[in-house]
Amino acid sequence: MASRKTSILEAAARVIARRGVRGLRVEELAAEAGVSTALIYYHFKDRTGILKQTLEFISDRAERYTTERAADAPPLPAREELERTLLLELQDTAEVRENSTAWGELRASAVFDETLREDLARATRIWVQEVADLLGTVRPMSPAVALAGAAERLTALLEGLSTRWLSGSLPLAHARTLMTDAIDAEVARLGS
Amino acid sequence: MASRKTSILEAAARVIARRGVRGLRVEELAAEAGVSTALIYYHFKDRTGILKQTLEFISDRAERYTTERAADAPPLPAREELERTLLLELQDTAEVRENSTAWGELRASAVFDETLREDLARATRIWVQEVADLLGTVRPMSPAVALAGAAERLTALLEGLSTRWLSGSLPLAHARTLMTDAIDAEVARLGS
DNA sequence: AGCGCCTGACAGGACTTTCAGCCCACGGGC
DNA sequence: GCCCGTGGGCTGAAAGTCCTGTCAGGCGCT
Repeated sequence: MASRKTSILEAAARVIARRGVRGLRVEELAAEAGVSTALIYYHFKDRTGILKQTLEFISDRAERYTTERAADAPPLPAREELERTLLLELQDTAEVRENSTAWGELRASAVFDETLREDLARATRIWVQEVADLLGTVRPMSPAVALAGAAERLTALLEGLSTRWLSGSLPLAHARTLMTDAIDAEVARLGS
Repeated sequence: MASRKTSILEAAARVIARRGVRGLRVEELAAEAGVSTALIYYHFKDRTGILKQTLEFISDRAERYTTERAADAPPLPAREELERTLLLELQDTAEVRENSTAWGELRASAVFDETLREDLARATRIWVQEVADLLGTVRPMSPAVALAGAAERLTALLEGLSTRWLSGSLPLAHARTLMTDAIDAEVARLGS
C-alpha cells in the first residue's frame, strides 16, 4: 500500500517540481507529506538520501507513463506513436511538469555530482534506444547508426526545448511545433 | 582595467562552473576573487544580483568569443561560419566549459527563480537571432519564419547536447558529430 | 574635507540533523 | 482472555551548522 515512506517520496516529487532539487527544504517536504521532519530522517539517512531515492522513484515512474498505454487502446501507427511519445513530455499537466522538471534537475545536478552520472547515463541510453526503435518502425530500411543518431538528436532536442519551456524562454505551443518539425525533418532524412 | 568588479564576475563564473548556482557561496566567491564578502555586497545588491550580473557577463563573453575572429583572418564562407559558431560551444577548453556550465546552471535555476527569467529569455532571443542571421546568409532565399525555427531548433539542440556532455552522458566528439549532422539537416531543409 | 572603494566582525536567520521518549501493534507466558 | 515486554514508527523541541547580509569605520585620492 501507499506506505508512509512512499507518500514521502511522492511529496518529494511534488516539492522538487515546485522548488527544484536545489530548493528542496526538509521542513517543506515534511509539511507537504504531512509528517514530522524527524520522520524524514528516520526513513532517509540525510538530505542526499532523500534526493537519491526520489530521483530513482521518479525515473521509475516516468518509464511507466511513457511506455504504458491503456490495455484496450488500439496500437497507434508507428509515426503517431513516435510523435506521441516525444510530445508527451511537452504537456502542461501536473504529472508531466513534475517529471520533466525533476529530470532536468537530475541532469543539471549530475554536472556537479558524479554519483548521479551512471544512473543518468543508463536512463538516457534506454530512452534513446526506445526512440531509435520507434524510428526503426517508421523507417524500417534505415541503418541502425542513422536511427541512433536521429534518436539522440531528437531526445537531446526535447531536453533542450523542455528546459526552455520550463524556464519561461519558450511558449509550450511553440516548443511543440518545433519538436514536430524536427521529427518531420529526421524522418524525411532517414527516408531519403 | 580589469576592475575589481570584473574580476569578481570572472571568479563567479569559475565558482558557478565548479559548484553550480546553488553551490555558490558568497564566502567562497570572495575567496576565489581574493576580496572580502562585504565587497561583494557593495558591488552587487545581494546574491540574486550576483547571479543576474554573472549571467549577463557570461552571455556577453560568449557572444564575444563566438563572434570575434582575428582581425586579419579572412572571413569564412557562410556555411563554415555557422558551423564554427555552433561547434564553439562544444569544446573542452576551460573557458568554454566554464561558460557552458554556468549557462546551463542559470537556465536550470531560472525554472525556479522568476527573477532570472527575463534576462535569460532576452539572452536566448539574441543568440537565436544571431544563428538565424547566419542561416540567412547560408540560405538567402529562405523565409524569416523558417530561419527562426531552424535557429531555435539548433540552439535548443546545442543546449541539450551540451548538458548531456557536461553531465557525462555523451562523449564530446559524438556531441560534435550530432551537432554537425543537425546543421546539415537544417540547411538541407531550408534549401529544398 | 569629501568620496569612493574596501574590510573585519558579527547579527540574524534559514536549514539540517539529533535526541529523548511517546504510542501502539504484536507475540509470549500465564 | 489478559497482561506485559518489545520494538518499530513517529514526533516535538532544540542544538548545531552554515550563510547571507549589515555596520561602523579605515584608507587613499582629489
